[in-house]
Amino acid sequence: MIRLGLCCKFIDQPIKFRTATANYLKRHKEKGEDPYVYLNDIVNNNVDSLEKAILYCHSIGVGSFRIGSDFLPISTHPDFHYTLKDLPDGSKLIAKLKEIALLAKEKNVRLTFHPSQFVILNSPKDDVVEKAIADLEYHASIAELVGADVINIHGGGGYGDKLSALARFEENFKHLSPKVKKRLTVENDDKIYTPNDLLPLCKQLNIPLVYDVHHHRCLKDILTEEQATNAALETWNREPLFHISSPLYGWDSNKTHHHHDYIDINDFPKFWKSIGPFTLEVEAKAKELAILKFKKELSI
DNA sequence: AGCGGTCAAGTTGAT
DNA sequence: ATCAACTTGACCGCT
Repeated sequence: MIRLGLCCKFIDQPIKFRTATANYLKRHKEKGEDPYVYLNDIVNNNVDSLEKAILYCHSIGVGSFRIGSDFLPISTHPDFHYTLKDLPDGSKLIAKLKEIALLAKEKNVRLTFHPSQFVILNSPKDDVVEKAIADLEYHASIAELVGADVINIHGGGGYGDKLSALARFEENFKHLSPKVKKRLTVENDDKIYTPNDLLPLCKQLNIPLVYDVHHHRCLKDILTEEQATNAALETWNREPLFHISSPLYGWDSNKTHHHHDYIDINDFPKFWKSIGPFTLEVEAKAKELAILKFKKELSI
């Protein structure tokens, strides 16, 4: 049994998540307007959209939804940082998110997060790490409310010495709150950290590996796809989570990491059909259209 | 309505 | 040196 996951947004469905820029908020504020009133509108919209997203995913047999990092836009920006309770509708929004957690549970839609590329826990720069921690804590506060069990990040930079960079990841992990720690996962990327690089970190910290088979094909290591899959499965103390995508220009191109609008069924590792229940996030630009086509071709 | 310029942030590698 | 890529183009402001 494979639970398919939709990432962040929709192509055809009228479900929109809004965002804001710090520059606009600044100009807004200079005109004497309250930026938090503006943000309040956006967050109200996003909370409503999350409910619609869960209901829609459930209606098409998609069992997981990744919430975009701009769910509360600008919330960790130095000039405008805020949390839900700082917004005019704060209490209402918190109550609504708790209802959404129950809805997701009832509809069996798993919720996840994937913080942005700027969240780097292993940087040699203290300020970068501090910002990463703040961002992870922001994600965890929403995750706690809506019942999301995954906050997935990459290993970070290599800095010419991956071993000491990973040691820094381990050290900085200690500074995270329990609510981040119990949700944090790491994913192999297409440039620096392979599954084989990350497995020792996962074992050391007791955190799961999100196995991205596309990235593994872009950046290989000594592990076969079967070995990486099995090793990743062992790191999970809950339903495992994997990623799939297809290369935009094909596997012969020199730019294999670009994502295609759809999933080529041949990119799905056949042996994944016979492993236990897991979540498979589909990273395809055509979103729900791609997932519907993929689901049909997989006959699940 | 359509379009061009802009957007907070880190790191890497292609050009 | 510049810039695209990454989980994601969306948004404002002008015509």
